[in-house]
Amino acid sequence: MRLRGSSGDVTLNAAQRAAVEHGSGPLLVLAGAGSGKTRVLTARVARVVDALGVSPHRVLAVTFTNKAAGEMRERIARLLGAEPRGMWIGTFHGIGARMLRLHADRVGRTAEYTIYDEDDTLAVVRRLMDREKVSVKDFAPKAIAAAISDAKNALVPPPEYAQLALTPLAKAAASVFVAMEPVLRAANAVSFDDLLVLPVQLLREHDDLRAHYAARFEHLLVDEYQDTNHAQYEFVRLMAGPQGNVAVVGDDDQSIYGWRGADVRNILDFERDYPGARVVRLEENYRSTPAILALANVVIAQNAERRGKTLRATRADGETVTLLKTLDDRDEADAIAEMIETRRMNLRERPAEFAVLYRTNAQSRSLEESLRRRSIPYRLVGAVRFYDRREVRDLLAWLRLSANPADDEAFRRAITAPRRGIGESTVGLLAELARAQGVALLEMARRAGDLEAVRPAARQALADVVRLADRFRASAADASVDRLVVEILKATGYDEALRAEGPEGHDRLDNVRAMVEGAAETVVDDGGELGLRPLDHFLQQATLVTAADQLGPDADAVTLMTVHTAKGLEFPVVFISGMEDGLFPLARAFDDPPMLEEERRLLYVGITRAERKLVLTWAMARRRNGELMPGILSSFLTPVPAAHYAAETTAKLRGSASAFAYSSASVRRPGAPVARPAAWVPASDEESQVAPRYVKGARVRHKAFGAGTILELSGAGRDAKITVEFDDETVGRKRLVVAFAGLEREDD
DNA sequence: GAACCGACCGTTTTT
DNA sequence: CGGTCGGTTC
Repeated sequence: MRLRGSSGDVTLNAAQRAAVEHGSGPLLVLAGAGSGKTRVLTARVARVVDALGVSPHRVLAVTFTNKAAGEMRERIARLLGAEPRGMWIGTFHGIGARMLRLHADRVGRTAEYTIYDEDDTLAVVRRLMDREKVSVKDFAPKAIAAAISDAKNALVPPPEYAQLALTPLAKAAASVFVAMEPVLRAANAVSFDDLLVLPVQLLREHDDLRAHYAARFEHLLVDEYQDTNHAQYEFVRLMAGPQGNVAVVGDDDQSIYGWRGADVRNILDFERDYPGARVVRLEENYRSTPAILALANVVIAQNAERRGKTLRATRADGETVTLLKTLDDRDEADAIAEMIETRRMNLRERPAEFAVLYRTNAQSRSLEESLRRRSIPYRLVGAVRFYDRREVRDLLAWLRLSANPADDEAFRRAITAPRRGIGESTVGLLAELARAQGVALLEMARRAGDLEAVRPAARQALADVVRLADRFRASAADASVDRLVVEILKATGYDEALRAEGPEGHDRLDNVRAMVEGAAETVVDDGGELGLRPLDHFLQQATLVTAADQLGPDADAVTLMTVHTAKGLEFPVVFISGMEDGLFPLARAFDDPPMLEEERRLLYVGITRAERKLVLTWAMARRRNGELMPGILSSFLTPVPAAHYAAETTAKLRGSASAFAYSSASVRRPGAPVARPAAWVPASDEESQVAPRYVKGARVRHKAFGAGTILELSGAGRDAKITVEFDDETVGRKRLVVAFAGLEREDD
């Protein structure tokens, strides 16, 4: 099959063609890694528009990242030979945000509402914990925020959640959750999750909207369907309406966001949810060599919960997969850097052809050091988002306050950028009064002019803030965003404050300049129909960009990132580092089979990123929290037959003392007390199967705290933690790491 | 009110 | 080891 477009001709295999040419009714495309699903998705959209004559206006395509959305838009434009005007292509969050702008009044907001990011939401949670008398000592604010987020993604409203709450944590979260909604509404703000929840609420509660959207969007397409959560699932169902022209593409083997509420059942149960659905499997892989695919298939075959699918290679054979055993994390990083260097020299591979993947962001540090030492250019994706930098957030706070005067979180931040003598006590007083009078902080600051309780100096400072905010708000109406940022820098004295900080402030000023440039490039692309200001677009984009979105084709550099952010990408040469039990898979997945399977899928995602060469590395010891911990090969790899890879060791490891001596003796910090044998909890899967030494209710003795009773156990192996209620009331309850606590059984 | 310092803490992945 | 939080000091 061919579609027009000078450079956009597409050839398809039989299965791909079946998916593209499927007419109306639900369609599920089970697309293995590298099987050309983006090609199918874009070709299908092009065909719907081109051959079936459907207006682009009637097509809705949802992706996981902004980058994927951008690519899809571009490829569709190429296939059609024209920009698909009126088509909605975006992420769930982006499309939700857009719907909310259009119908903000129905959820108690205005079109200029602010999207609170994770930090803003966490700050709200902290404040509400304080108000609701939930101690941050009993529950981590993050845990409360996560519980609320889970509830939202499951579409459980606050009152219902409060009723269902059984555990102490859930009860605490419920009181914060219930108090949170009015706070967000008053600030004309929504949380990240609300971008999914509120559109669903709109569709459920307003017949006219549901009818409108179901009628408008004749065709829906959803990418990465395996990663949808309940709210997203419901959104798709409601938008599709009764005709159900939904085409979803996904791969249950690549479902890696369960921890964020994604529900694999959405893809497993598609045919049940959309009766009469056509299912197409794409199993021909165009990306990787047979050796890489063979390993991927062996690894994923260990999972029980899957639809079952085997990737078939179409590429010719290539290099073998390497499994490299290293001494420690430094040796591992050095070996990777050296291999990159060697391949650059001998095979003329460019830095951009390499990616180094890892399970946790913390692993990037040693890799960066080794690459830098060898002057190999690299780019680190995702660790610190540009928009999370202090100086950028400070300026964003002023921009947000200009766009939405009710944004209390922005107010709290703006008044400190730069510092102007308004402290906690003043803001606390202001917040109390604002709540009593039912107004925003900025409005309360306006009224603070004649407040006796506020010190004259603070009163003056507040007046300054109000004056500045009013001025910026006026400018925001017509000035471009970059000009507004420059005005803010000057008028608030923030640039001067940064200059006064010395060399560090200089770096920050560079970032500020980059932000001004970025703001200058903000275009109101398809926002014309929404009648939004460039400022609102810029702010929304600033909070919705993600790590993967920052990836430009710009620099010729080695890419460093987590396996999660690598999803959807591909590289000629891929390293996956840290293949050890406790790290990949993470220790906390050991005793949780579904979690362990998700970890394995994550490894599968990592392996299938590689086009022609894959190197897996692991270290016999690794620094964790400053302490050297022994490691063993990941139990994901031990069942893999040796024929699937070439096992190698680094020169440094070969030159060192025997592995056993290294891992058992020199691992301890010099000078640290020699732990008793019992304290060294085995790290291996096998060894942790032995009967647990500690059980709930058992009596134990601690050197310093005395005797006590075990209340709770968590984690496994080296990460095992234990909560003990000590008899001595001045000691009370303690949470200890078993490996280091030096506990004894009292009856021993 | 804000800067500074030391103790502690905790460690996954991110739209 | 690195970042955050709480207390102390100016």
